[in-house]
Amino acid sequence: MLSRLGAELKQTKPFASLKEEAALSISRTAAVLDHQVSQALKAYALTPSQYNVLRILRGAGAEGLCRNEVGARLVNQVPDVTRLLDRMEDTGLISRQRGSEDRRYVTTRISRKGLDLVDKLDQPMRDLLNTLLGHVGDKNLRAVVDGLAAVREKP
Amino acid sequence: MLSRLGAELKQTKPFASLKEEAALSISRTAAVLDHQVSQALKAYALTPSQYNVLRILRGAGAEGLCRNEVGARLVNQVPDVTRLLDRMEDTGLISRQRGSEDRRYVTTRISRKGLDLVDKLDQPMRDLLNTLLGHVGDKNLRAVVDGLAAVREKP
DNA sequence: TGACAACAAGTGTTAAAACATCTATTGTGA
DNA sequence: TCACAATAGATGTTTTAACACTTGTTGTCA
Repeated sequence: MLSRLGAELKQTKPFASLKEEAALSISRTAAVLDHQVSQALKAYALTPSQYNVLRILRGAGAEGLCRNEVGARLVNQVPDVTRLLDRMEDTGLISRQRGSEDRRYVTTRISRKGLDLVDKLDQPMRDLLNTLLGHVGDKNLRAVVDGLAAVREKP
Repeated sequence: MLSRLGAELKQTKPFASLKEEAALSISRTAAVLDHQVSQALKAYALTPSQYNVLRILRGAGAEGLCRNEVGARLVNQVPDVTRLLDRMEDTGLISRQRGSEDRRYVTTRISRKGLDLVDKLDQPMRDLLNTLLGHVGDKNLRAVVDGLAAVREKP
């Protein structure tokens, strides 16, 4: 019998191993979810990474965070935080300020406009999550969360 | 107490919901795994999608598949299969042939070179999966696979 | 039978990802 | 104290992703 994912991909042969099936399941599921989120954010001219930055900076408050700290907290690492922040500064969602005591640092803060936007998005994103995951029981979700934490655990 | 993912992201507040934690866990785990796979394939000048195409076409055998069929079987959908195949044809991994009875279809087949390459990659990719997932028990992997299938299940 | 919908594939364009390299600033130890 | 490593960030370049649009071919039905 073919697995569910195997059927989705019209596979004729079963997976070579459970590890392979797990890796592909994870990748595919993430792509499906990320795409839905990305589509939803498009109406607000935001990418998922930009939305992530807004939430990080909202959490950081008035002190803001330096570039590397923002990058470290991103759910999905991006190899070019500078220009990600450049674009957000261009659209007025954040502001940046070169440090005065240590001039290497640049503090990034969320702007009024950015704060309003991310606040406004809370409810729609909650609704989207309910649409995407509402049919999955908590027990299942917990199993996924714990299982994936084990996957990311360094061996 | 903060969740494991929350700690990874240096979060100061717990997740707003289990759904949110699940969505971010899925996205992050996939990104981590995909990055490792991508790095491993770089030594062979392949992207993950290209590797996926090679496996799909190996499975299809001598009959090959048309462009849309290849696209439908990709683990991660790409919105430009034509140019993905263009590049692979340029590097000699596949060949394409316009259909003779229905001239709309273009049959894509794996080449000798592509077949040799994908065969050669079987063992290294198995090894990589063991490195990435070897520390996770089968029970956990099964829970992840089943839980993610439930997530992808349309409500 | 011929107008048109449906389908398969290809093309043009813009923005973003990925990677390497570079500049500026600060910390450190001989 | 001064050469140099380490750190923070920025920049240059190439390759893809993403989306909309176009072309060519076949099916269908008035």
